[in-house]
Amino acid sequence: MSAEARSANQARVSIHAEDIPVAGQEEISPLQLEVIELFVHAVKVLGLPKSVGEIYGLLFISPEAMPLDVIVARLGISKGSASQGLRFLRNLGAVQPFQVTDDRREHFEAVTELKKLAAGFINGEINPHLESGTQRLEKIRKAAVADTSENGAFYRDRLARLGNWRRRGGLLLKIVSRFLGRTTKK
Amino acid sequence: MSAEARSANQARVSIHAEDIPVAGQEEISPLQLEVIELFVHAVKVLGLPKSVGEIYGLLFISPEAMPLDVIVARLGISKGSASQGLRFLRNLGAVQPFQVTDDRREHFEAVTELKKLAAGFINGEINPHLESGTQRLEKIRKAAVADTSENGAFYRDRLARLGNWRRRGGLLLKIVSRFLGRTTKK
DNA sequence: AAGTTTGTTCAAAATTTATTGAACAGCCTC
DNA sequence: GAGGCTGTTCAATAAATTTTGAACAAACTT
Repeated sequence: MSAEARSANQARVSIHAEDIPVAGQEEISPLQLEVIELFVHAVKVLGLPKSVGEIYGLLFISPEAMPLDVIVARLGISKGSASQGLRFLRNLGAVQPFQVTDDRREHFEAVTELKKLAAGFINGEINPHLESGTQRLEKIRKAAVADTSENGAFYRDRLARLGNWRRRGGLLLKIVSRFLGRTTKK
Repeated sequence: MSAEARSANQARVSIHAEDIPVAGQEEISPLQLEVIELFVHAVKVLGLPKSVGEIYGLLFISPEAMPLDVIVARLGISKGSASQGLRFLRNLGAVQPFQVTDDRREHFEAVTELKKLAAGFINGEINPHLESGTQRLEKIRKAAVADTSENGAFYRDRLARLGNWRRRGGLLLKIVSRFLGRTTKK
């Protein structure tokens, strides 16, 4: 994969010998690559795009923070992907942006506390769905109380069960947060 | 959506007036439709195809069990989708097949105990990924102990953190199972 | 054993989702 | 204020996933 990786998508600044890696523009090591692939698999399981896994993985396994254009160069992905991926990760709190003196570019580092990652994912990805689901369910329930067909009682029973699931799901998220929040005991 | 739904995909048995609903082939009610849509959303969040949500939703909100061809007719999906979706749900334990006397067709009913559903999902969808991830991680770790570059120590630190995540993830799954297994207390 | 019913498989088509890259906006510098 | 960075947006394209439906297999019926 990633055949001709370093295709900067700005107009090039007139340099010959264009395929010799620019000094200071390190390549990712084989070990880093494996870790990145590990993250790509993981985010796929969570239903997120590959690029998000690549970006987070790169930052996770890189000793120095880096700005968008370096991420683009190292991973060989487009500026668009990198920008969107970073926005997503920032919104989730999985990545910390900050300024470096004498550099206008925003630099990023991976947030590596499991608690923070889980909290961000729960708030950003799970809770919104849970809440919209809760609303939908409430609407259906209202319709069901008026249902006098022979199935009405059955429907109400099933909807009650669904409500029960939702309640337990909510409780579970709290338990998960609490568990992940504590600093390894037992 | 679902414009001309009931297109049986076997050779038709020569009946005229072909668009009048066959007696005994009930349509899904508006309430049922809403519940099915709720499930479609839910399974999307879990990263599963729409058809799986439709099938499980239909069975969940139907008072009687039903065989594959009825599912196909009611939902207006293809036999192929229904077959694959049912296999998936059966493998997860989300659906119970059984025989009805005087009917050669296998009938299905929804399994509605949250504990069973969660256990099936954890075993079928989460654990395999966790395990393959664990193996990958172990391999990378072995490579890292041999790494004498200036980054070696950093890599080992990060890999240790990953190992910690994985351990806590495993514990968490057990906690989840235990929590969902008990019959509503507190 | 010829035909029917039930259900599976899998290549092709349709749909959904992610990625690219050109256009552009804002900000800084000279 | 012209020009260079830095980063965002979004329509077009590419890639991945899901669905379809025809072919088939197995099991039953007559």
